[in-house]
Amino acid sequence: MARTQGSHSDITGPRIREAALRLFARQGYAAVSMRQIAAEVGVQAGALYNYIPDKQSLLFGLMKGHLDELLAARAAVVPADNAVDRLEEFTRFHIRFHHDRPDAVFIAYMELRNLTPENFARIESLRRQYENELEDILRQGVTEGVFDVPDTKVATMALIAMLTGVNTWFREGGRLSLPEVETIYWTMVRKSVAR
Amino acid sequence: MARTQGSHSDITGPRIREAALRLFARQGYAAVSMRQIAAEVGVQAGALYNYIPDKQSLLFGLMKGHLDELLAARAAVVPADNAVDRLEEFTRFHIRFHHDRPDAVFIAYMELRNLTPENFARIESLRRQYENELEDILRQGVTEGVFDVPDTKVATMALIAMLTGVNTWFREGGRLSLPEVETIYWTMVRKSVAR
DNA sequence: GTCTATAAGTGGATAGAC
DNA sequence: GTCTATCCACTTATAGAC
Repeated sequence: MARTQGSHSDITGPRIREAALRLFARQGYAAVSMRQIAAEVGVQAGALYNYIPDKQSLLFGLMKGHLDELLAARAAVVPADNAVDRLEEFTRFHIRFHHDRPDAVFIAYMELRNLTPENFARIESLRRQYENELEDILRQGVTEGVFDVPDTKVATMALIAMLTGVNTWFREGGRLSLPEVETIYWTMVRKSVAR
Repeated sequence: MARTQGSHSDITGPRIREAALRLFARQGYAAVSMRQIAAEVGVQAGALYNYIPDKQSLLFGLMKGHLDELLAARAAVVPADNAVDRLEEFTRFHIRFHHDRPDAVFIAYMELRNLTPENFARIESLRRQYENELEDILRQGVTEGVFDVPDTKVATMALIAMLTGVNTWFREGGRLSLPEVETIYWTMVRKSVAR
């Protein structure tokens, strides 16, 4: 990956972010050095500081980018008119979206404690926006009389944790395909909130 | 916490483990220095090496101790004779046990990547033993005809993730008591596997 | 069993040359 | 925009005094 001198402003920035994402996910933020990120990109450590003010901003940028992308993807969805269909769409979306970016998901959950308090608050606010859509779906279902949920806030946390857990065990090429896994989880989600 | 010289072999060992558990959970293994642990205990960094060979062994010992305790607690339970009661007992046990030791649970999930491959394999084997009991309960329920589960392996991972998630949001003194939370989760678990 | 001192190396971040 | 060189604080772990 070693390069000789030269200017590459338009490609080095994204490459720094990609390298940091991969390394932070595999080794953890605290265990990764700026020199290691630079080596992956093919520059010297000093060059990183043309793109980021410090290591903390690099971490925050990765987490914020991930959550912005998540919320943008939700904003692009046209909601079904009934709660059951909305919940199925949300379930399958969550599994697929998180499956497609395991490194970003891992970092967004594991490195929260390495954020400054201000950055932590901003990330948590974005995450809460996402969770609120699921709670909204559950409340709609209760109002429609198609769901029976003891507590919509608790059910939201329970379902999000269940769905995100797919990333901890699912591997491509195993016994089940991702659409099969989606269907199994949807069955369990549907029944858990059924009347 | 500063102390003057003296011998304290019988108390320093446990105090090192307690301090490391707390600090690793709050800041992460890689971000905590041996000096920091020593300062919490009230000794100099060099004294730690009378109790542990190195930092890695300290981490592994904490995780192994946690999982040994978990499996010992399960071994002490007399199983009910029907799958529904067994599953309710497992659900409430999991929530309570994990609630009682949030730092150990956090470390056991978050610091797996900081284990050497050999240590990682030993920890994963212990965790699988615990998960196997839940899958066994689900299979028993299917055999008895009281559960309808699309895939017992996937359902096991889904339910464990859901139950462990309680630790990420539940705080004592909030809107709900822990027994109330247990009951809400048991309702969702029961329905998700119901026939 | 704990201390002090130290070895040998790595950390994030900056300065100035090109 | 990237390089080399550097600052200095900090890292894990060990040696030997007490």
